[in-house]
Amino acid sequence: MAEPMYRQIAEILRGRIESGEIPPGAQLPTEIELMDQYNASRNTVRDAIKLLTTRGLVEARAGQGTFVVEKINPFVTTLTGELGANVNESQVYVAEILKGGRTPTVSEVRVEIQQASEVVADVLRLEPGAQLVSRHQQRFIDGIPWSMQTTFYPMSLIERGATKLLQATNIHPGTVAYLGEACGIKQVGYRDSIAVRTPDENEMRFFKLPADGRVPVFEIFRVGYSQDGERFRLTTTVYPADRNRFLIKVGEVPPRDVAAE
Amino acid sequence: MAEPMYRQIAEILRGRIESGEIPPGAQLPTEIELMDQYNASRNTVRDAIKLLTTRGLVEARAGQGTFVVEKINPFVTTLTGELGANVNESQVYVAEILKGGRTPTVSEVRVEIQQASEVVADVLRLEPGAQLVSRHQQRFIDGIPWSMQTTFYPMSLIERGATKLLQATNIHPGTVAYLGEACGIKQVGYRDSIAVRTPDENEMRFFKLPADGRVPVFEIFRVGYSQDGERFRLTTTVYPADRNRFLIKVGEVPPRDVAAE
DNA sequence: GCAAATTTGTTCGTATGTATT
DNA sequence: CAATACATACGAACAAATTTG
Repeated sequence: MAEPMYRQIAEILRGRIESGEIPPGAQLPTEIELMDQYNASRNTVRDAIKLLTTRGLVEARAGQGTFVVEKINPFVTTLTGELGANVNESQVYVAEILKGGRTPTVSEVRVEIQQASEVVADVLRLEPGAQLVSRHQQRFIDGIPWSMQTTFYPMSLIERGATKLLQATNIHPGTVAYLGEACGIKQVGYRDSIAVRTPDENEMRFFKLPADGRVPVFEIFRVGYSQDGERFRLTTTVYPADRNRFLIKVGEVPPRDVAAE
Repeated sequence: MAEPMYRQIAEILRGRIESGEIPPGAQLPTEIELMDQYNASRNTVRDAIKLLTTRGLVEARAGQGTFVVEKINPFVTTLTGELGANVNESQVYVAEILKGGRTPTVSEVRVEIQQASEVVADVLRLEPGAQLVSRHQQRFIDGIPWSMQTTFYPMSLIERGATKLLQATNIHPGTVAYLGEACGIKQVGYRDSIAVRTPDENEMRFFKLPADGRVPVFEIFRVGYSQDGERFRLTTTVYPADRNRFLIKVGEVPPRDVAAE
């Protein structure tokens, strides 16, 4: 009796799922049936199911039953892309998605003028409270919420001529290219920082994530560097961890063909 | 009454935590106290706390109380490193860690001969069931379990002269460099694939993760390519998501100084 | 080192609400 | 509307872990 009963039941069910006895998409026995099968109270059975839910193995639907979750064919994003001022990051990912036979869409751009928070000011080497332009966009693949992105630009870029940053529309052919034209800033490099955390309320709502916060999100910070070594933008993108994967290519890498690994 | 009571209580507690009223490391009111404060049964209070636990906000310790979790100063790993056969990936990360004033240690190497699973065979372009050498190692920082790594090499590399791959010790100055010497394979590129998933039992034990699986792990697949475009290794590394972060540098990026962002 | 007090963990029973078919 | 299945909520008892005296 080392292990509490609800964990034993969870383990047995996990075995039945992983062995394929209860395949993805199939319904588990109802709580009443499990009470009989394992001679436990309904609360204990529910504790077992909750454990499997937190682990992402099953999903309960009120009025229907509890079902084994089906693996999602993940969206793949390549983080080591082209640098040049001539390429739009948006275009790169759009091309990548279209290649996979999926359809990307994006929301309108929401532009705001903000004071730099401590974190943003620190990353962009500004005074806390410095004026910023933030451009926010939501992105979908096949209608499924895919990512939320916000880019912060120092207000000084506007003064240096990049007035279109204030436009609440997409900037063609790309914001990075536009900055090159408008004020001579060329992106010669960027640094990404990848972490995983639990979603906030906003993100849970947008991505339709379960309220218990069991699905984490990727948070990727991208800092862009100009030819002068200046940090001219900070882009933060959030992706739900249950349907995204990232690729990094270093050196000479043959093109990816199928859905390798 | 749109929101159930246990969520309302959880929301209130979240507010008290995020406002700083209950700072990181501090103890929440006991379950009995919360019963009084919010006029709910103990089970309802416990449901509220469970929600915050799944979200990673608090942590309950039997016999002590429930505490606000303290943020961990994360380990940072750079994924875009040096390629050359002259550099050991292990050395790179060791240097990076030492620079942060931390102490890395590694376990012995466990060497096994295995048949390629379907996934591994697919990635390395081998027949399923082909013979493989797997080299497994566990790594720690300041004594904390940090990552588990397994690298798979096609057995053909042994026949081509890389017999040291069978040695159950670290290969100096590095396995990639050794493959260059022993059979002329130079790594000209690699591809990483990053995903997040729930840990298996092994990983939960090694990383001392909570049994409910609320802390996910990063899983990074790295495929190495030789000068002939051959996929000569597959390295899979698993890191707990609650104490790791990854960096990617593209183009010209100034060196990182402090603990930026 | 032991015993008591405190606090969370597990398990049961029961009742009622809500979502779906 | 009825039946089914999960969701919420209360009460109660005992177990296990930890701290304190």
